[in-house]
Amino acid sequence: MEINKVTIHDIAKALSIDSSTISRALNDSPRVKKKTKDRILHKAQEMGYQRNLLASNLRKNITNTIGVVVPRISRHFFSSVIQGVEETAYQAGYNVIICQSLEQLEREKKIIETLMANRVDGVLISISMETMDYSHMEALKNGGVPLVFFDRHCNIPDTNNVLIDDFKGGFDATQHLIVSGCKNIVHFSGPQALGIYKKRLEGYKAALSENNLPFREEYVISSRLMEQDGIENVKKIVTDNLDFDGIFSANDVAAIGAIKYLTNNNVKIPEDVAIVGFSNEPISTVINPALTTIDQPGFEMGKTATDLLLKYIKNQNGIKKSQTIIMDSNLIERQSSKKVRARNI
Amino acid sequence: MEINKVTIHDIAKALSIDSSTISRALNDSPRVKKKTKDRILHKAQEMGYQRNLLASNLRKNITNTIGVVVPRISRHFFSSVIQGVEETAYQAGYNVIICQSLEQLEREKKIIETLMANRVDGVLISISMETMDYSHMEALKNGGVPLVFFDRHCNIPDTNNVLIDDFKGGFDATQHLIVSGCKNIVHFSGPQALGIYKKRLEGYKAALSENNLPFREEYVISSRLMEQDGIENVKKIVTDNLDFDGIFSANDVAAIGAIKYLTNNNVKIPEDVAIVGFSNEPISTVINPALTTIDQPGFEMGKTATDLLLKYIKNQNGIKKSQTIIMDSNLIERQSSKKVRARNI
DNA sequence: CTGTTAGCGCGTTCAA
DNA sequence: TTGAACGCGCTAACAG
Repeated sequence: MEINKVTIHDIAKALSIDSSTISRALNDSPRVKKKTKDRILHKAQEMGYQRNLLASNLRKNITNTIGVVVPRISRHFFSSVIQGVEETAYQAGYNVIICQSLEQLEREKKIIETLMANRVDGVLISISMETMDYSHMEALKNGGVPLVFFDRHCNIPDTNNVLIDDFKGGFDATQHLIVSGCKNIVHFSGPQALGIYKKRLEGYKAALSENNLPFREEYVISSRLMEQDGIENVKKIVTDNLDFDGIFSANDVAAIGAIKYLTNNNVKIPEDVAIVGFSNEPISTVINPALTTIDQPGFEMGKTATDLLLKYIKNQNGIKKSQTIIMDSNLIERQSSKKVRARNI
Repeated sequence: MEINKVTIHDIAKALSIDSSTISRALNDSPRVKKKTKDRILHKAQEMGYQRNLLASNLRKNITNTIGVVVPRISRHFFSSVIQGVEETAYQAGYNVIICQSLEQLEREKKIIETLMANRVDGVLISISMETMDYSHMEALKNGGVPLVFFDRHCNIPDTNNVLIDDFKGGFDATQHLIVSGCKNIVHFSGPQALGIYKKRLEGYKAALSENNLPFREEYVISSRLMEQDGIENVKKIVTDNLDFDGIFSANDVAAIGAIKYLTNNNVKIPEDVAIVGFSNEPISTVINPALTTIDQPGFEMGKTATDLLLKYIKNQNGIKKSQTIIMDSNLIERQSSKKVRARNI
């Protein structure tokens, strides 16, 4: 019931050995005789000693901890990234602090501040949709904290990024819809301040152009890509009587909203409207097995980003000042997507 | 580019004021003249001072941080709990460390160890499916760390818990199926070492009994309730030619697996097989709007559990040694569940 | 209101 | 191989 207050000094006193030796023993230093070490470790165990990492980290000026900041942990893509981060970090002896910005800039700033105050050794981040001012990122850089962006990155010079090829993804998605017979493809886009959404839109445009299809402003709808946005978006184009037979959604959540709305209104997918979304969310295939996705390899991105970050933290030689890694993201056709839309055959 | 090394002493030197005054000013103590405080804050900003929480916490022997341990952050129930925890904690000036055990006892133990080493002020936890030895929980208690279990709790004396009425939930779920016309109800259960699954099973039995329906061992299938388990479970009873018209799943994930399998095999839900699952997962209603759920109020549980924990941390008077709070969890019928199964009318 | 002094618990010099 | 002493950065106690 009593608060644990056993320190190395308590062990030292109990054993009539100096605390510095206790410290060395607990850190498995080779400079302590095996016999003494055993005695100390045994006694520590017996007294219920718990190392105080605060003190240890303060002294060493290193925390062996990295922070990872995502918009929402509940989004499958992000939680799979976190999985990859944890696996790689733990293996390397690092702890991970998970933080979610909830897409709010204010929270993101606060998080960065807290991480810095807690002296994390490095930070992995995918920025919020509200993030357009990068002062907190600059603060991190100025603080000398190694930093790696993944997926949603910042437009600032000399940064490390782990990304997918968003232009190609947008192109592939659109191309797939076109090949499936779609001629009027709506694009659900995100905030243009985020490079990933800009690139996906560019890919969309390029695919249209390559297939001699017109680009029409009214076929691009920007939103924050929440499920409700997907619902509203599709509701709007339906009530506007916009002629459409395909949707390329910049994420899966909005695509799910669209599927939900369309299904409730007896629109068949993919027969009436084909849909492609960026995602690595297995659940979306349950909702509608016809949902083709541009697969974002979250787990691998997490591992890759962490590897990169750890290199910078350990200041390993031979690494560049800054670098960007582009990962593969393949278009995955699901089960029923073979049933190409009838009216276009 | 240089690592931030500005300390209160640097500010003190720059201003020819003692560092203790700097400290007081930065903590907004009323015992510093407004004028001086402004000068200090300004200078701190200018020099890019970043408080070192490690040192501060070490000195104060308080971290203003609570740890929350869940099996998986990607499970909607748990991430909604975390939402509630964060909201309440932040409001009270506390930080939150999120940890996931991934249902592994070893990881859970390691996490508790790390949290203790980092001197968190308290811990909220929902234990893993593997957790049957409670030594790490005892260690926490012995360390004097306030502890609150939510949902998946431990069978040890004098603990604080925030739970739902699992017996009632199991009863209601089964009763609902019976009222809908089901006579042969399968129950997907979890590890019986966890009280919640035991209680849900008891509720199931009680409802059967009250309706003069037989309890049959072969209608209860225990698993770890992953999506794949749901698939395997239902596959097994189908190939076994077990006669069933209803499923009560102890969680939503397994229910989703079952829905997936059944739908792929042209079994109509709820017309052929009605399903009820414990859940607060909105996505499940998208997958099949007919899925009735026993709603687990994750967000509220998170808030309640945090409130309770903070009371213990602050050692507020008038609180009991230990207590258990039972929260309401209502059965929620979805859209199409009104279409009661035809063949039973 | 501000300065002085003394640690929080640990790890790392430098001696012995 | 071990001990003595110092300091990481900060805050609390006591003066003044």
